[in-house]
Amino acid sequence: MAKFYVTTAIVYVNDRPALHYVYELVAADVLARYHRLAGDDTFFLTGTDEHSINVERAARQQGMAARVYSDQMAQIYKDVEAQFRISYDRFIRTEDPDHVAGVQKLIAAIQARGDIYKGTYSGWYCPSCEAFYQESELNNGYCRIHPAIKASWLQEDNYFFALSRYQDRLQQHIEKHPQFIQPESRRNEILGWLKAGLKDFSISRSTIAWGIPFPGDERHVVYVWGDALVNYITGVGYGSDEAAFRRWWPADLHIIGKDITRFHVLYWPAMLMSAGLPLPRRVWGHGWMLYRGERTSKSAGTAIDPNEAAVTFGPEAVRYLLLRELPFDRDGEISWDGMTDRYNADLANDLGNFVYRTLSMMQRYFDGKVPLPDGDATPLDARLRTAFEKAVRGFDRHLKDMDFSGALALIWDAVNRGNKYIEESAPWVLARQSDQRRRLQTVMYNLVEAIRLTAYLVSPFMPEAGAKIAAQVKADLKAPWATAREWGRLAPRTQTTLDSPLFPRIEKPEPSLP
RNA sequence: GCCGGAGUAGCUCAGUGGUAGAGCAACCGGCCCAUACCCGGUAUGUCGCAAGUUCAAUUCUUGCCUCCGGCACCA
Repeated sequence: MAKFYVTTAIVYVNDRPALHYVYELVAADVLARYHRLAGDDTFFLTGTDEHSINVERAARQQGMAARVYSDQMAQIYKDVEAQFRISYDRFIRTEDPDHVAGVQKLIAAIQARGDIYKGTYSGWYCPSCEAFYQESELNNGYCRIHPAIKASWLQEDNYFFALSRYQDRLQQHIEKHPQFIQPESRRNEILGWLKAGLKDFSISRSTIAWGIPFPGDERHVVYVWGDALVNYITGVGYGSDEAAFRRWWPADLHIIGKDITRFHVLYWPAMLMSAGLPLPRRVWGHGWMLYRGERTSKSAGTAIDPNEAAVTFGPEAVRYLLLRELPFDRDGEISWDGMTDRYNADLANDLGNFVYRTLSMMQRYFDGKVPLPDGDATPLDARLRTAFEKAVRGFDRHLKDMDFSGALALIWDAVNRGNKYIEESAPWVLARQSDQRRRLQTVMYNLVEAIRLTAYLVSPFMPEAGAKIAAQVKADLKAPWATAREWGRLAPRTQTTLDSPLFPRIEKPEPSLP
C-alpha cells in the first residue's frame, strides 16, 4: 500500500477566513480523498499559525489574551473547514504542546549542528507595534498602524540560521529533482534566486512575547520560519511519536501559495538538512485567486467571505467551481457571474440533469431495477464506454499532475457523452415499441453504469454529491477503486432510487436597465 | 532597472510554419426522459503593434506597447 502525506500551509489567524484560503484547502482535500479512494495510506495535515506580533496585536485590539483569541480563531477556521468538508486527519495549532516541544527539539538539533549563531538584526522598528517592518511596509517611513509614529532604524541581538552554508546542497538537490519545486515557473524563479546567493536569516526575536521560547535563551521566542514550517513534522509526531514520524515523513506534497515558495524550498529544506532529516518530496506553489483583477487578501480587505459563496452556491459547488475555474499552476480570475454561469451549465444542466433524467427513466421503465444488458454493444454504446474509460484514466493522470480542471474537463466530457447517448438512443421511443425491450435494457444498463462511475469520479471533488449519486445506484464508494473503476461492474437487478435534483438552477439577477 | 510570463471570438481559455479552435453566453431548429433541460446547427475574430526571415507567420527573429509576477527575513 502506498503512503501519501499531504499538507497545506497553516493559516495565520490574524483575521477571519477568506475564500482564497478555502481554495488551497479544497485542492489538498481533493488529493487526500483521491488517494484514499485509490487505497493509499493517507495523512492530511492542516492547521493554524498562531504566534507573532500581528496575532498578539489583533488579540489586544479585541481586548483578549493572545491564547484566548487564538483558541477562538482556531475554532472559526475549523468550522469553515467542516463547512467545506475538508477531511484533514489532523488540525495542528502552533500552540499545541507537541508542536512546541517539536520546535524546540528541532532548534536544539540545529544548534547542535552548529548552524545557529548570535547576530544582529537591524531594521525599521515601530515602538508602538514593538515590531520590525520592511521599508515597503511603511508609509513614507511612518508606521501604517500608528500613522503618527515614525519608524526608527533599530538593531537587536538575535539568533541566525546559517542558510548560506546550504547553498550548494540546495542547488544540487533542486537541480537533481525537477519535481521538488513545481510548477516549473516557480522552480526557475528559485534557481535564479539561488544564483544571487543565499543570506542567513534570523530565527529568533526578543521583541515579541507571543511565541515559542527559544531553547537556551528564554528571552527570545522562535521567529516565524523556525516555528510555522516545523508543523509539517510535528504534525506527524516529530518530538512526540517517533513511530508515527517515521511512518509519515517525508511529506509527499506541501501545497502552498506561490508567495511562500522560497521559504518552503530553501529555508525549510536547509533546516531539515541541518537536523539530518529527509526533505519533502514535492512542493507545489499554486497561483492566486484573483477577483476583479486583484489578489484577494485579508490584510488589504479585499477578501471574499467563504460563507457568502457557500450560501450562494452551496459548499460542494464552491469546491467544484474553485478548482474548475482556476488553473492550479498560475493565477486565475473568479467572478460571481462566471461562477453562476458555470454552476448552471456544468452542475445543474450537465451533471445534475444527467443523473436525474436517467434515474427518472429507470423508475418509469424498470421500477428502478437495473435490467440485464442484452445484445451486442453498438458503436454508440462503445463511445459512451470509451468516454468514461478515458475519464477514469485521465482522473489518475491529471490528479498526479495537480491538474484539477483537466481531470474535471474529462469527467464532464464523459457526462456530456452520456447526455448525447440519451438523445441518440431515445429510450422513450424504445419504450413504446415492444420489440425494442432488449435494446432498452442495454441502453438503461449503460446509463446507470455511467452514473455509477460518475459517482466515484466526482466524489473527491464533491464528496456529498458523490455520495448522493452513489446512494441512488447503490454504489459503495469505499469499495476498492482498482475494480470499481472498471466499466461493467454494475450488478443487474440493483435497485436504483430517484432523489431530488442535485443542483437546482440558480437564477441570475436581471441586469439592470441601461 | 534586471529576470520571467502573458496579450487569440462578448466572457474564460486551447492551439499550430500553410489563409484560426473549445466551453459558456447569443441566435435558429429538433426532441420531450429531464432542473425553461437536453440534442443538432449558425454566427462572430485586423490571433497586442511594427518590421524582418520564408513560397507562406497567429505560430520563428527583432523592436515597441500594455498587463502580471519575482528581485531576502511577509502566513
